[in-house]
Amino acid sequence: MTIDRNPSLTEQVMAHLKDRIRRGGFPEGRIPPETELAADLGVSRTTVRDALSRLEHEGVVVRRQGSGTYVNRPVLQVKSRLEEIWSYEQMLLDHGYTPSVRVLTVEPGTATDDDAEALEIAPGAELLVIEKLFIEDDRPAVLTRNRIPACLVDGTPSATQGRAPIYEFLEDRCGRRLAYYLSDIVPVALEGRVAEALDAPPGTPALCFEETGYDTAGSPIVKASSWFRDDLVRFRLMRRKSGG
Amino acid sequence: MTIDRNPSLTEQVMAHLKDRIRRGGFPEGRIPPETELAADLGVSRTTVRDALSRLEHEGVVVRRQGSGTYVNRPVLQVKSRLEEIWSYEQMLLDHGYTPSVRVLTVEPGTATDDDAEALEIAPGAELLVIEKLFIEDDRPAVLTRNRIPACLVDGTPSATQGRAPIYEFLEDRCGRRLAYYLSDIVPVALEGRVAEALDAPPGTPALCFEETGYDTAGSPIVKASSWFRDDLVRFRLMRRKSGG
DNA sequence: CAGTGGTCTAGACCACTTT
DNA sequence: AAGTGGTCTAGACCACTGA
Repeated sequence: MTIDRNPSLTEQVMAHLKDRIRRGGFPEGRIPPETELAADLGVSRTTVRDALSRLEHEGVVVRRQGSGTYVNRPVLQVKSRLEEIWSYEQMLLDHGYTPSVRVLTVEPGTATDDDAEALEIAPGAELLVIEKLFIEDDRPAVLTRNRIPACLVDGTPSATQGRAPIYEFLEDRCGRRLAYYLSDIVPVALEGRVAEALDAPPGTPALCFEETGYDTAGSPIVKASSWFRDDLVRFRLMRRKSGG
Repeated sequence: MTIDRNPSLTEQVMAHLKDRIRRGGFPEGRIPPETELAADLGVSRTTVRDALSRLEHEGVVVRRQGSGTYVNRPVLQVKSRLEEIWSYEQMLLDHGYTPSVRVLTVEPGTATDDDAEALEIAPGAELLVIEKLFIEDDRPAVLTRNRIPACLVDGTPSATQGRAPIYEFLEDRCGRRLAYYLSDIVPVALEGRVAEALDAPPGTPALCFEETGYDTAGSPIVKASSWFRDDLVRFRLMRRKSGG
């Protein structure tokens, strides 16, 4: 038998367990002891524990010392994990939608003081502004507005190139890998062109993400604002005492 | 030298590193190699790695394979991590406030259909309803409304007992340990008695958490709604591609 | 190619839950 | 008392980065 190490053993164990959980392969919701899993799968207990830790962190299972490891039924309600949203297209797919993307604008702009501070550039510096609308079945669900320092962008992109997910754009056209976002969650009342684009009456309560994206070196490379139609996109989150 | 194992070695290493980061003990933001840390601290590399993994998950450090481990400066802006909020009093303390708590009501109520579904009880069943207001310097910041199935509650609590954090109340008066919440993040316009209690003009955009709390066995034990004054409490979050 | 983090092993002992 | 997850060790080898 060949041992394939990519994906890693830990990831293979995770996938195996997730699959078995999905198929209802653990009656009573009880997962076998770690030592048993290790023996069955032919890996060390450490590897099994690593996989279970990560599944616990995702909320898929719960571990109780001295008792056992159990499937966490309530968490199956969570469609997409807020901390792991990476592409709004993917998020809508997770919600069971079949979204389409419309690029509204790909055009130059100038940095406001806020932009400049977040992106660590000079106020008034040139930006590339990309606005996109994510549409589910004729109903606009998400509007995003990305601002990228012009000095990072290689050439002048076309609308077609703006269609790609922003992390892909940053990688292909700017040579930077997006590592993470810091996001403020802001409640707003939709107004003006945002309300119009989202086809919602002015004054509709909505969530807005105000966020800055950083590359692997910890430098800011993109500032984004996103507005969500609450009736189409609902964020759900697991909160817990501390990290395991 | 005595080796104290509580808190665990891993937690001690985490605390040590966090402290050193806070004091600016890593010029250039570069953290020493894992093997070096292990030797210096007299623990195994596994323990160091465990600590670093957890710090990375909290966003405190970034690891780059083949390169090194680095302090993650931007994340120092995050005051309280959304996924780990456990007590609103503590959250306000993290924001730099000195909050006080006012218990508005501790009284019986009956379950709506929504309550009943979330709490897995019969519609119309008896509840204990606790409303609390968290106040920062005369300005109300958070209003919470907790609903607990009456059958779980031991006796009829006084307002004084309602003052404790809800997880403490559940542990002391119901004998259940709160393990985690599933929370919906809902944008609203403040109206009626909620607006009044929060001393905000009707129509003010605000965030509302609609959440269900579960015990260690995965059974729902409390349903909570919380409203926040956006000008006093701002939620910030780190979003990232996947769990490490 | 030297140095770093990433993965994995086998085994020891501890703390807690359950019977 | 038996069984479970929790912590920790020492050591091996791999994958990637950067000079």
